[in-house]
Amino acid sequence: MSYQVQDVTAGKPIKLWTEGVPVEDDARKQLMNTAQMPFIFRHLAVMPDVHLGKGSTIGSVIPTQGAIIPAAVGVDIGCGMMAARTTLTAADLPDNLHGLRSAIETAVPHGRTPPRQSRRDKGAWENPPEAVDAMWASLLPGFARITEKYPRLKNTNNHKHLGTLGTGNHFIEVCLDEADHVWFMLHSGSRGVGNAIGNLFIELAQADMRQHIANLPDKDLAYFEEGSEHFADYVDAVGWAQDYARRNRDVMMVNVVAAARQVIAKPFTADVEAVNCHHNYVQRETHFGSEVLVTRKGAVSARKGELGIIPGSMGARSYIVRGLGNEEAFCSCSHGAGRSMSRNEARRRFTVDDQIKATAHVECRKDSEVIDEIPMAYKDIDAVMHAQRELVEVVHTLRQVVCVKG
DNA sequence: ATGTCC
Repeated sequence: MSYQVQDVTAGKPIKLWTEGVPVEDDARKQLMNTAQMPFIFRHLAVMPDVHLGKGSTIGSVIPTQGAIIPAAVGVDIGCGMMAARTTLTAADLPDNLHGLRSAIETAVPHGRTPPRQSRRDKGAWENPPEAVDAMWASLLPGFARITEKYPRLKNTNNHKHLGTLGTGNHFIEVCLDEADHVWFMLHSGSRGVGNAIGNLFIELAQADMRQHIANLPDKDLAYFEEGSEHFADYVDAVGWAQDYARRNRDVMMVNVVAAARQVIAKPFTADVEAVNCHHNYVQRETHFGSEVLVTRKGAVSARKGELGIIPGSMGARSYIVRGLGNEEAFCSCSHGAGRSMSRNEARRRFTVDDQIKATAHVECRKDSEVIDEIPMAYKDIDAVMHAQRELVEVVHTLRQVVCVKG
């Protein structure tokens, strides 16, 4: 067995797949808070990229019965990864990759695309292409159902954010696998509208519980009880936002491939071994013979044979993995390497020169605004992969050659 | 992460 069990007074046990990886005391304390919630099913499962989050810990799997915690999913509902293997190899790429990066940056609006009309439109389409209109039309019936009851959600970037990257940690990469096959990989979520849905229901949960909220270990553990009106509405809205996030990644991948075709002479296809997985979401699943709501906050589903994506930091390796269906981990794995220091600490400790050296082999931004993404601010990905060897096996090892940061 | 009556 490659996991440790920590017993919690007046709570469910915590099972940690963190062998050889440091777990901060603040993250441990937060896990113990969550483990005390009476509706946790069996135990919490902790992934090796665990670190402190808002309300509950990033890199954890929170199975519940009869209740749901909206702040555990958080505001970037449906955030996740998509990767597609192409029929290209490294030799088909141009010698200078700057043109490929520019083509991708033009094809996909991102955080640094200038605001269109107001700052609120940052990173949005000015005029969404037809494929985005068609995708939005397929999402609209669900959105109309939600906004009929929660009209304030209409006033969000929804249609104009579909197929756009966002900012911060969201990125698009061109990678090479162990056989020099070219892959496209991207990381994004449900953008403005998912954020608004997350925030709305986090507020509603706290308002619904205002009489008892002082009894919770943390106000961000406020929950909806199954059978209540807001529980049903949240399950509906969070599921819709997760669909939006998945389709957001689908649209971007199509546009990344189209951009690449503009600068790569050789014809190619890109749907070989496509993977599209959430790592910030909740859904109903069956575990140990019972129906359970499984919240994965910075964790990926890893049922037996299921493909997933574990990205390393900028300049480190990333992995396409196959689930081993480890039931004790509720069939899950980590969603990345995990930070080893805060963004602020990384900015204090490293310089632009350090970032240039650490990303010498990658065509990417190397300015002061991305120092917090420097590889040294992340845990050792080899240790993280070793700690979860009973959760997933590696199918492909990818190294980045181009990285577009939002 | 997003949006900006913080």
